[in-house]
Amino acid sequence: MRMRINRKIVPEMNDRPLTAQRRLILDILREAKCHLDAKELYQRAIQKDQHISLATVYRNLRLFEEVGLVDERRLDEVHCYYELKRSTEHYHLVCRICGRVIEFESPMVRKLVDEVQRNSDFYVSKAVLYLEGYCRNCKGKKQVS
Amino acid sequence: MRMRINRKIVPEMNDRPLTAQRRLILDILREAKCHLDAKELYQRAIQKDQHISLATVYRNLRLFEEVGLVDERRLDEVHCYYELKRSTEHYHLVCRICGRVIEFESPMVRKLVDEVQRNSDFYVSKAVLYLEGYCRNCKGKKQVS
DNA sequence: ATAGGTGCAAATGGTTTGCGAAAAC
DNA sequence: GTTTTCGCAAACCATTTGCACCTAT
Repeated sequence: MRMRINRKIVPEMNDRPLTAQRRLILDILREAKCHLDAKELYQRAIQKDQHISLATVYRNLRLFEEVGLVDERRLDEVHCYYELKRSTEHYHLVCRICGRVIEFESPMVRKLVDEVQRNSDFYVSKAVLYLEGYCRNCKGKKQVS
Repeated sequence: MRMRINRKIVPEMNDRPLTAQRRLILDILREAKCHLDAKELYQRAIQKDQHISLATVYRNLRLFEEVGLVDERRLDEVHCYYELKRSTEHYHLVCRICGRVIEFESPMVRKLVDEVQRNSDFYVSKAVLYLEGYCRNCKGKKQVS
């Protein structure tokens, strides 16, 4: 009952074949403008392939992350969100009230990393950065606690 | 069988009492030079109070975080680490091989946040930042994959 | 008496894994 | 035939929660 589509060995994927499931997951990530968590990705996938399993989604997301095709981000302390890696690094700004996510990039991040590398004798391979706050619309609603 | 110690209402804690368990947890965090995860904190706590429960540890860590006494950091994608909040913000640099953690601070972070606030019309209340890489000793051991 | 904290055990929920079947070569 | 992937269900594990009891006021 599994999907049968010719697989091609893909060098970008550590010489692992591009199976139908993998192609489907990548397609969904490509279509999605935003980051998806594994469950939502699975929900969308199952509409095209009724037999794909959540385990396959997780396994392949992990693979994609390892080979550098996909970025995994933790935007809300609970689950991870996945998105296709792009040419320019970007980071996220999340509103604590409405959940709105804004992407931003800044050369400052590179500068910061360089500075830290110089001062610490570390080679920095990954910078995890996200900002939390209140967006334009929700600034006023900040709970007084 | 519970620990009985006079509780005092502590304004710093949202007018919640400083129970024996809370005092114990704070003491352990104070003694510990480094960040602890909940389980390790619990292991240390149980040596002083054989009946304290892991749930209490979690509940109070959450409370401490809410009132701003403690910082919660996710340093390894799996669990959270807790440490007493200090006067100056600092961030962490974690070695992917040996797990060594180096703390650093940089005015660059504040600059970055200011820049993002200006450009996005967001009020930024929290910056989550950590860097991953290879420390002096492990630089050479980077797996060739 | 009331309100809130605690201990215990069970539940939660995102993610991982063991295993047998299926695919590709 | 061998190797890898997949689907399914079960396991995992950090964290949370329901509930009865206890403590301080």
